[in-house]
Amino acid sequence: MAMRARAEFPDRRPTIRHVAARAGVSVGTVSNVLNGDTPVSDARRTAVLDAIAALGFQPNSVAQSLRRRHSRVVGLMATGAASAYFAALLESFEDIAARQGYEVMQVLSRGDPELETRRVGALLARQVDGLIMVPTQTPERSFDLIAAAGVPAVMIDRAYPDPRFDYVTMDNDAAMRAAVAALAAEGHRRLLYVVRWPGLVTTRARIAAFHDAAALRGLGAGMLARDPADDAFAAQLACLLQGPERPDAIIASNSDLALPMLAALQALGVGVGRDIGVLVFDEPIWAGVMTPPLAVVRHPVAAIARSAWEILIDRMEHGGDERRRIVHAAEIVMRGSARRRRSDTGGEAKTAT
Amino acid sequence: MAMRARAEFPDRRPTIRHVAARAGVSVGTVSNVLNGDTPVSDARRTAVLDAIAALGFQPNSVAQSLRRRHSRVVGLMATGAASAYFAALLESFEDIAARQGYEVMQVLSRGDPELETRRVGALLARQVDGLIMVPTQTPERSFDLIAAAGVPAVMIDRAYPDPRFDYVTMDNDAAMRAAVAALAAEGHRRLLYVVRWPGLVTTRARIAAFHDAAALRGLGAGMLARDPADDAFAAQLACLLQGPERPDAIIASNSDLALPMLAALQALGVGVGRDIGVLVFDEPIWAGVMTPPLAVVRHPVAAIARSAWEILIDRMEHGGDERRRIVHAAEIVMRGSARRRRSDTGGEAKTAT
DNA sequence: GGGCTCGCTTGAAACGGTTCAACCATGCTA
DNA sequence: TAGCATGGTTGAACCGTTTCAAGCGAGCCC
Repeated sequence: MAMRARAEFPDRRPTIRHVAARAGVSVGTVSNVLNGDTPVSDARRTAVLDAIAALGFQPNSVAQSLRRRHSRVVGLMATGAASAYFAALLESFEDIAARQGYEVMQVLSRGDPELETRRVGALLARQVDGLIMVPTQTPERSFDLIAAAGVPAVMIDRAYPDPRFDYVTMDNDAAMRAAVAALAAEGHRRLLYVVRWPGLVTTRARIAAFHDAAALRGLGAGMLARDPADDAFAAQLACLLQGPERPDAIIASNSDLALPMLAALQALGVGVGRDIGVLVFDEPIWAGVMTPPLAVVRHPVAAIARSAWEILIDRMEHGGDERRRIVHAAEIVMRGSARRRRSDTGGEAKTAT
Repeated sequence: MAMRARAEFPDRRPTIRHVAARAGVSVGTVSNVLNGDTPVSDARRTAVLDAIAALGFQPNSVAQSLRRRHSRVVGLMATGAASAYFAALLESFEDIAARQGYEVMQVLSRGDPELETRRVGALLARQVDGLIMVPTQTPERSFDLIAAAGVPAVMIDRAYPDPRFDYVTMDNDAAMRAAVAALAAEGHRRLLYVVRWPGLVTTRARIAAFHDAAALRGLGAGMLARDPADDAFAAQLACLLQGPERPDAIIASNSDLALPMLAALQALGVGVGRDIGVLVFDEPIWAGVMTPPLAVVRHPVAAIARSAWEILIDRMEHGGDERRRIVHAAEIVMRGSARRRRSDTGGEAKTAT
């Protein structure tokens, strides 16, 4: 049958006109049976349906998009796909979108604002109906583009204060305070916060909360901001760990950072959960299999994806106009890596922030 | 300026006709300066360019696609995004595609053939120029759809013998033989192969190679095929490990399986790299931070992505016609988890298959 | 029987670009 | 001076849909 169609319309897929011709009706009628709004007599309807089946006709969505003036494609702009966090995000979106008849087009900025505006431009040119985006550190030009095109957009994860868009993020301030509290409860007195991108708004909020919470409790608070891929990283970490103000617990700002950091610790012969406590932001899938298991502050990624989609679909389909700002709570999962002594490796304790 | 454009064309982005009017030329001329094929006088060219800048005009790609009869969008059909393997794949593709002016539209089948054909249909309706796909176990209907549409496609990872498409995969047979050899060299005598999806072509190749290689060396070869999310999994694993033919090394068929398996082992109190050797297919990012570090057979994902793209672009742009089949070698990375005795946790040995 | 409504059908005009035949000055050649 | 190639320019047709005004026949009411 497929062969049949190819033979009849060499090198071209059948169009609505072929269907109309074969069914002996006008193109308008075919469109009507396809879209089911205007009534069509049963005789013609079945004739059309038969022709469609015989030809293997499938409507061309790009023509539809052009005429209908919307594409049912949403753009997803992330900074990278490899991290477990973004992969989970993409997966959530693809699922929800597919169920509602949308396609998702994913593009990556790799954290580069210039690349970001280029890729956003491409998405806009493709007439996406909406945009979900994890902004880079300086997203102004991209924001202007989006606003000029008048495309609904919701920003996730990093909330820059821009009144033109919706935001859904996690509560970084509360999460960090809870993290500090949990560590303090465990008996840790001197904390070190290791961060990869100190300039990110999310990170800035965490840094502020970290120092504030530590001060409130009279804990020591140090910080190391450095690319772990950098050679100097391990050296600086070693230096801090052997210095006079030796920290007894480390908070890592995300799971991508955690991996090289743990490697460095291992190379230094510093035992996690024995010589030092470790708590990391995000929940990498491998957190549970480590020995000792890794304590984490669990990023509410599924909830964020769901809220972002809800807001976007509302704006796309009903054109809501007030801007929303949603904040989800993270959850501290205490495990062996953050304990004061090596004692246990087992059970976990949870605390909602 | 953005505001300006919005005001002049309320609720509508500027089109090529607006540009033409403003520059005092015909639409054909605007198109010519945009596409640079036909010569345009300098005076008009700058007039057009000025108008474009003033209006913030950007060509509508869906109109372009309709007229040009190609979209410069490629579809990427995977079975899931969460696994490190697919995330890496997506990231590689997005990078290469963006550089060459393509957009990628990703859809997920979740391993379900029915969902796969629906999603492939959506991609085809959107007039993708090409398709890169990790097929499900029974992809026939999807294959027919793709072939009928006449869209170039390259299948990766799982090579079903279908002459209509190109394939790029890893050499599962050689990889498994090398794995068995490496384990044997380490002194292991009874091997257990734990697999999640025994029906996959890739897995079938591995299973055959596993039994064959073990037999050739006179090693014991057992197999456990079971969903690790299933309760029975841990019980069956325990049973095998305590039985009379107690294996002294396990090969896990992929990293998603490895995680729950390691957890089960831990719960059983069986020490990895001490009581039992473990080697896993794929290289999860966390392989290095485990104690002991995880021995893996490294999946050549970047190489696969690159080859697949090369083939696809060739077919899309030059319409090559002979089908190709590319096989990349995996690499065994020996580490502590697969050692016979707990001895070392450090250095790694590599063996190309 | 005339006028209406009602259900169905049609054909043409968009949508926003690209492409191409035709045209128009020039300047060059014979 | 006619003939002709050449560089620029234009306008209309086209891509494959949807949408909508207009038409049409049948049935109904007065």
